Amino acid sequence: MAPTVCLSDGDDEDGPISFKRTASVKSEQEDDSEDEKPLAMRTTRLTSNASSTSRNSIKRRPGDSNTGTSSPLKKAKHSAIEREPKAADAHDNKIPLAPRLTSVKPSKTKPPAKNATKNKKKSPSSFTKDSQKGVEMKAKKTVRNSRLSKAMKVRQGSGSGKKWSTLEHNGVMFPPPYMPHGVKMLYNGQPVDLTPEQEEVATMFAVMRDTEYASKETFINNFFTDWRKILGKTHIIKKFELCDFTTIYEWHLREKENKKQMTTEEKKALRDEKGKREEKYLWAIVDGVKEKVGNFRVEPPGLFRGRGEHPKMGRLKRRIRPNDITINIGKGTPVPVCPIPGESWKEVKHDNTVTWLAFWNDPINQKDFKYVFLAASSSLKGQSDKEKYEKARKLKDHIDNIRVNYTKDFRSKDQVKKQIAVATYLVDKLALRAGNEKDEDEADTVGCCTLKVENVTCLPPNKLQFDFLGKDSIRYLNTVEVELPVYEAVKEFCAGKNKGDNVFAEIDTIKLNAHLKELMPGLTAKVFRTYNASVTLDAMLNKETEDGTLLQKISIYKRANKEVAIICNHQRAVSKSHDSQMAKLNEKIDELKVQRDGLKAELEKAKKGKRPGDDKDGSRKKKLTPEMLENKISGIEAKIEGMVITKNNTEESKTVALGTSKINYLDPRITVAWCKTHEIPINKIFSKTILEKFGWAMDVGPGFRF
DNA sequence: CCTCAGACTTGGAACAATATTT
DNA sequence: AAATATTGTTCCAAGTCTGAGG
Repeated sequence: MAPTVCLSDGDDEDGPISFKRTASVKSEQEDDSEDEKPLAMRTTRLTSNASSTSRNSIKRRPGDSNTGTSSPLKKAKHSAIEREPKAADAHDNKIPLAPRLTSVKPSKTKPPAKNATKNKKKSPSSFTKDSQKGVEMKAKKTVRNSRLSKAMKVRQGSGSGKKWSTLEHNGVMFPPPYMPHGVKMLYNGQPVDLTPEQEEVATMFAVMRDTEYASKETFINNFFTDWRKILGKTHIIKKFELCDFTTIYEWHLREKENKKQMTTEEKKALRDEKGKREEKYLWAIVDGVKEKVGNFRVEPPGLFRGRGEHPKMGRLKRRIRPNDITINIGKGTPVPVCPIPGESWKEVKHDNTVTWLAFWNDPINQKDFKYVFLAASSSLKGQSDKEKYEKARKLKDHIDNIRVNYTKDFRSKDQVKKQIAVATYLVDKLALRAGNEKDEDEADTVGCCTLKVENVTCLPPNKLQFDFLGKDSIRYLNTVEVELPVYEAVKEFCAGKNKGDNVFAEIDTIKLNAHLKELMPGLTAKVFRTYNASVTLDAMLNKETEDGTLLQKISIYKRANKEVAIICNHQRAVSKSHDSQMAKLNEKIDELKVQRDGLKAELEKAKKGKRPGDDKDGSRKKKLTPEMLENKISGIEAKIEGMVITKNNTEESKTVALGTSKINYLDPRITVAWCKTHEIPINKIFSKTILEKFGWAMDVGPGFRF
């Protein structure tokens, strides 16, 4: 192995690195057997202790309330030493063996083609009842074979992109009108009168008092500017500094408290009522099949909560009215009635080349749209999800070639080629996002193609340190050893430029993707993320799962999941209870240690002669033989060890978010197959909703490999 | 090409529901 | 039973990528 990419130092097991990839990125050759492994790895990121500097700092949104953890960029995770699985807590669930996976009915992979198919089988769970409910009667040709049919359609789109033939739904639901509370805020110490509209906006702000937004200058300015438009030029309120929203804030707290105090029945009544109101909006009928609608609730007005340093944070997101909304519905099907009397939809379309049911323009950014789509459990979404994974799997067949290809171009004379090669390498190896250009009026974040000179530091002899804010202003901090030509190339790209200049000045995502498409049809940068994630999960699960208890197996899954999350840089804010949680663990550990030491002392005594029988203390407590004591001690020691492991895991995972990869990057079939093979009830891994979303993957055989 | 409207996926936090502890 | 901790769900912001039209 020669120049390997990863430098993980030795170790194999808990080494800092996730994957020691031996395979090729480097020079081509290599045994192929290895190539399935993702290149991704984080060197320093996971490296030892020093790491406190390393990957941490989560950039929190200003919004998060919790007073606690105030420090936004607090320390965060440290190294990530992978520790053994160790089942931490113990709730032993009884182990229902037998994977009931199989039971799930056939996934409906219906081709989008024309006409409905007749399967009504719904995803895994429950609502069979609803779905059956007669919706649909049209029998049509059922084209199976989704994989193929899909591919073709996408590729050449004979019928172009027809997404459905018939579409029925009831439109969208509007939030209730504003109910004025009449609580007067103070201006310059005096109560002020506000119209309901003015009060509404004041309340939006007042209520955010304990979020970080409330103290951000941009937020305040934007809010105040928009609010003053509503107050009018002549209103007494002129200066933000003289505003005191406390009264309204306190009213809000009281409301919250009241709500909490409601009895269970009251709450239930409320829920039922809500359910009743929403009922009709919950479902759409697509090609005769009843499907859940994703987000039929129109977003209520509020103050925009942009993430990171968003220039528009605090702006008023005005109320959306029917007249803002465009409805998409099957031709000939009844148009949803506009729920607000006297008003009407902006437009009604019958476009079956798209999947949205409705949309409106984002009031903050006129050019953006807010769509109402079907839920993730719908077959339309399921199908494209499946296609996404199939495409990622296809990448397996091309990856060797792609790597050879870009490796060759590392030294290309053609600057564009060279930059594309290096960018592709980063996308492949680090699973970076493509990095589209962004507008001035958005938070300043970057991805691969938009990396700035200041985001990359060359550390001789051949390491690169990345430090930038990516999507959602989440910080990406990672130091990686790269192939020498890459290192040299990056150095050259940065030479003589300013901090804020693009590293890849010659390329953008369009060019990058255009190039990728030449290497494999349909290939784009994001496919590498999916590929990387799924390949990693598949490899880890298959390599590491051995016989063990259910808990142990689940722990292995979590570990693999976590590995993927780290590769994708999926982070979360540390929970406000984290510290106390740690403290509690430490306490318990100390307690055990005390116990252990006590026993040790006793053991000494016991060994020193005294036989179990004799001793002055006539106490009833029976003496233990040395062996018994030793047993006890080792028992406690094992316990301690277990707790230390949990503690370390907790600490190491406090900034890692597992959900995102589970939902978006890991081919569910890997999980399903693994569960079947190892007799793990799938619901130990997938929650109900996610199970519904992955209905299409449930009947895969235990032999499935990504 | 390039722009830019458009459509759809991905993302973390807020919030709600449950489970566990006190 | 109340208080907490944990897990699951919803919300809506922020990405990616495509395609039409110049």
